[in-house]
Amino acid sequence: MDNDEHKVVPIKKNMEPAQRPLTLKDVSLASGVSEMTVSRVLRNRGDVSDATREKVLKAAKELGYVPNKIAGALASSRVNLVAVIVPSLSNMVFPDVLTGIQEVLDGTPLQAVFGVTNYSPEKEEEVLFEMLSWRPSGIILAGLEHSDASRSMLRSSGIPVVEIMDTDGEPIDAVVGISHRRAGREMARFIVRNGYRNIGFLGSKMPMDHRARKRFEGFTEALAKEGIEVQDQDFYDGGSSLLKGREMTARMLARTPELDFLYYSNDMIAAGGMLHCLDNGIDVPGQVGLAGFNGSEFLAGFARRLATMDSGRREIGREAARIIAERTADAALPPGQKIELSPRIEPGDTLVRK
Amino acid sequence: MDNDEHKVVPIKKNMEPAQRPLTLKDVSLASGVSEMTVSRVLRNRGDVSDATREKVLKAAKELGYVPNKIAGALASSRVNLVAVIVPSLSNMVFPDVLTGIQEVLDGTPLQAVFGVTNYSPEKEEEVLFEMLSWRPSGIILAGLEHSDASRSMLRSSGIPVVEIMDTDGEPIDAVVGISHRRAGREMARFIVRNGYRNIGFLGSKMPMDHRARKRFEGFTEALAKEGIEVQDQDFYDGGSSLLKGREMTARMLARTPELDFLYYSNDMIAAGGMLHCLDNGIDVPGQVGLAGFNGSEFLAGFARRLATMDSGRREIGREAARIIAERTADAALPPGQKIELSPRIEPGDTLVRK
DNA sequence: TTGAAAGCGCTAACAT
DNA sequence: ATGTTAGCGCTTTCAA
Repeated sequence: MDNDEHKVVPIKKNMEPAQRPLTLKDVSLASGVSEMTVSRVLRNRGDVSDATREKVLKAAKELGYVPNKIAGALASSRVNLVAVIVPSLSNMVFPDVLTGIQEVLDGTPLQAVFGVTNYSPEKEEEVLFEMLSWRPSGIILAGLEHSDASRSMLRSSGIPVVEIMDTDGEPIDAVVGISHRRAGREMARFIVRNGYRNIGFLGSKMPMDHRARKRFEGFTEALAKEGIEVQDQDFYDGGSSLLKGREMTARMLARTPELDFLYYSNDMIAAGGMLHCLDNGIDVPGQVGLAGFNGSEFLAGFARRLATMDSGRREIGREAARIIAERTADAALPPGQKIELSPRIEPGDTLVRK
Repeated sequence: MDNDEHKVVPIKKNMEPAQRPLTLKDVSLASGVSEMTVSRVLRNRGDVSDATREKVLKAAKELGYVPNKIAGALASSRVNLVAVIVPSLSNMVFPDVLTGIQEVLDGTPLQAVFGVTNYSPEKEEEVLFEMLSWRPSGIILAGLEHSDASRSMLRSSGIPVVEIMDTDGEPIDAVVGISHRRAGREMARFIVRNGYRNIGFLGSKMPMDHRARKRFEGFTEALAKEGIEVQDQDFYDGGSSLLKGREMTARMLARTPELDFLYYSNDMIAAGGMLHCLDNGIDVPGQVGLAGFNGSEFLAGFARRLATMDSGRREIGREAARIIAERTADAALPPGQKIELSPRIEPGDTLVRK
């Protein structure tokens, strides 16, 4: 849509005359109770008589008082915010992680705040700095690879840090995820065990995506042990899409017709590849076997069930949030937990030959 | 993945001994410059000699000082946060909106903070209260339907409020979106003009989703003008998926075989319906025409291009963010703008018969 | 160009 | 059960 086509209509609004926001004092005055007691009522703290409590709540409600957390946080040096930093939202995988985080935090006083890095370490550094400057109670961020500056900010932040998605590497504090190397290895073995020998790989450009790279490394490593080499490989820029998967698959099969298996770095492009094969009468898995990665829900909708591997995204979010919640509730808990989930192969209909 | 299978490994960490976070005073001491001047340097404010500036920056960097925005915000009563409240992240549509918002805010001092309501007005009220208590510079939230309490909080917040996605209703302040009634009407006319008469509708349960409801209302209204009634309709609970689209379509076509068109409330279930038809040898659009809604990118990956209507999600995010940014930069700007985008029908291959 | 004092709106800690 | 006092770490304002 071009800007030109927007229909822009100014509308007259009698907004309330941008009043000064209400403070505790206003509620105190309105209810005839000291600021301190008002504060107690509003936070359910300490002993307050029912009569006073009701007076205060009534006054607060009638005035429409909204507490100022900025002031509260400064005074109490407690900020019930959890910073969550992910590389992308358009990815299908991170929304699931965020959902898992929300589920757990909803049962606590903590509130998640999201930042997005677009897979850029510099941007990550900026977002991190910005978020740390709000003095959150904890940080959850994707991956184990960060700039030196980011690592040192995290280390000296004094708050629980949970790195998620990936366990292959040295965490700063706690880590929840899967081993992508192992995921790659296991998939390689499974593929070979099912009789495939001419294997192609399609993935996103590696420097951006460490987890895809590690899967690829584990994959080729396990193949090498069987004396097998990847016959062809192709890498794409930017986001994943069905269309890219389709096009890349067409190109690769044309270029290297002897391939009998294609391993993709995610379900979206894998599904595109599957559509290409099915639409072009390529026998799957008879002629070519296929596998993706992530265990995405949308795979359930296709005629053929694509082989994949569940990456436990939601569970990862839940566990990460649980760690933060526990450590926030009890500062005496030790740092440095590692939770490695076990991804499981879902063979679907595109891997095991009848 | 069950909890039982997690491999949990405690790891020893020599975290820095949870030091007191650094303050301006520390930088002041380290650089031999007053706190005030340090503050000036760190905010690029006022006149500071180059020599002092460098001393301060060096000290801040060496110490690893991260400013405390809580204190800064309290002192200046300025908070560079924009609260963004959406119903869902798993939806494909909201990540696009958020991306649009981020794109625009990235060029400003403003920072987006996201909250999710799961389509629940009560949850919206909670999230809104929580966010307003951080005194953000502006609010962007989806839809025009809110609880009375939410409306009154928004009205008295004294900050720019932009309601997005939908323009059919009375906005609190500014609004950016499309008219879903009009979208439904236009699609109805286009369908009828292309010769279809026996039309079915498949959508999400309405009480949750006002925009889907409005499209449906506009749709039936325009059909009625042509003397046509929707022949069959079905509504589902919960999230959208290819699989649901597939199953609902199968059921509806079995139940009402005379249908020659299916209008879906979104692209995901529409694509599922398309897959059902194609996989079962149903001639599209010869026997049944199909259309979805949203202009989703992933439609490009299918063999047949599904008819849809671009909802301008990203553009909506950009415009909303622009309004907040402008009004924040210049408080004198008037409130109450309405920006209505024009959705355009993308007929693809599933609507117009050859 | 730099510094000193006051205070943002709330809560911790200590009265009463 | 309620109130008083003294900050939290910064920025505003005014002075030098």
